[in-house]
Amino acid sequence: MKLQLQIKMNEALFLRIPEGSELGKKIIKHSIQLIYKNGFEAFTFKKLAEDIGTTEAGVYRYFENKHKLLIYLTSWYWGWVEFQISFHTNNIKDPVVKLKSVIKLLAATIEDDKQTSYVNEGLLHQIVIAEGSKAYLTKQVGEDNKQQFFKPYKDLCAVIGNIILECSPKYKYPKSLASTIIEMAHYQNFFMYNLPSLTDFGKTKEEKEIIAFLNDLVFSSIKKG
Amino acid sequence: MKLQLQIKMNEALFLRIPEGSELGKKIIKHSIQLIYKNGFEAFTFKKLAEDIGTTEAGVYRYFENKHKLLIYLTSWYWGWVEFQISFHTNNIKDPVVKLKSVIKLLAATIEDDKQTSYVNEGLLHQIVIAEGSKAYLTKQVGEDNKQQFFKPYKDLCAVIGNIILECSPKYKYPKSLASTIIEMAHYQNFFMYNLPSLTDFGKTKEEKEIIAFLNDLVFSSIKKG
DNA sequence: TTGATATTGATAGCTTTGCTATCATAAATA
DNA sequence: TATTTATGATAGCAAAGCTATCAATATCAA
Repeated sequence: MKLQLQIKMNEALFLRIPEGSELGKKIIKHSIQLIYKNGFEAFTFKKLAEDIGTTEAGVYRYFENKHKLLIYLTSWYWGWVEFQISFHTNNIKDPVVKLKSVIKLLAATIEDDKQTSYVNEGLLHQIVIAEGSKAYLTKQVGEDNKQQFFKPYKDLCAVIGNIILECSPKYKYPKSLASTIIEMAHYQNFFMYNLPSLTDFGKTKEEKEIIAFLNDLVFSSIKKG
Repeated sequence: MKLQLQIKMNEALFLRIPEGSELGKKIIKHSIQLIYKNGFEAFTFKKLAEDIGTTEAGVYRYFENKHKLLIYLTSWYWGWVEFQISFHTNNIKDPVVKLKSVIKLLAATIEDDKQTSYVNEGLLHQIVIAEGSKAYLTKQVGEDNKQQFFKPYKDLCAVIGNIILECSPKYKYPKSLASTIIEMAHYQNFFMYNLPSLTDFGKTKEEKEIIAFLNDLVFSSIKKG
């Protein structure tokens, strides 16, 4: 039996369901490749269309603009991460062990899992590191938020916040600590490779060290309370 | 006597010294206002020129493109913050008190200081919160870094890292903790106002709480070591 | 005071990006 | 077989992003 992981997406993000057609899946697949390769600023629907072998108008039938596509991709990623977390921490009782495996999942490189043929999770992870915050660092963040575009991110943050509370019921900042873990798992990675003097891992460039840093940060914060 | 604070800027960021002419200062002043008002994506040199009362070509004589202008503004800001830190912690012996005042400086709203007529530090602070990371989250980050464009940010990070080491000489992650403080001082602010469920401050929207969170985070991490 | 130099204004023009519209064709479905 | 539905092909237009040119001032040095 072949299970296909399906992540429920906000319908206001697209005009036509990308998962529902070959062209739609190609749009997802090739946009991940192109944004990974050239960055979000240089990415255009024209180039994407050429890469796929369709026309610009063809892409516009699926997504209104590249901003919505970026939100789509990052949302998909956060949904996928939340699934990974629930999958990997399913049978773990100890919340401390759970939280450690969450940190590891967020900070470690992702191998392309073959369950989702048109999404390369490894590349998508890199995209979310380098471009993810551009999804919400905009003037439309308020309207986008009203349309629930950031629900997957917020859900993930809530899940992690709850694990933190399981570890330390009296800790005062579970949600802020959760968003700090998520953002820093990515930023320390970006800094390590691109602006290494902003980290302590510039020499070795080992993700293990980011994980150790985050574990130290998180558990010294929540233990004492 | 009137002292004019001058922040030394990387010369590769501009074509003509903005501080050196009326038009140049207007470019700085009005770009801060426009980016604050409409966001960096909607900001163009054409609109800036109209706002100032000059022409597009006039702006291009000072800055190659809006990306360099953004780096200029954020660099100026980091330089200014570093000055504020050295000014305010000048006579403080206790590194713990010093670190606390650094956190406060980073996380608290800034009053427009009148020493710099053409820079509104309050608006610039908001710009750095919402747009600052776009200065380095690009494909050119490597080249930009080679040209030392991020030196002010890195210098600030080093200063804070050293204060952390003064507090706790054996702490293993001074630079990563420093960049975490800087980024989170800004991100928690952005989240609090725009995506409040990612923080624990959505109800009160008080900067004091962000400061308390960061103090808790930082001092529980470095104390135990 | 004259001449050289630097700064700004005015205008033009060109490529790319971002987006919409229309029509024909092929494929799926009822 | 009729009819939706998805795609391809093409056109077109406004805005963004950038470069070039020439004239009018202002500044500074000889």
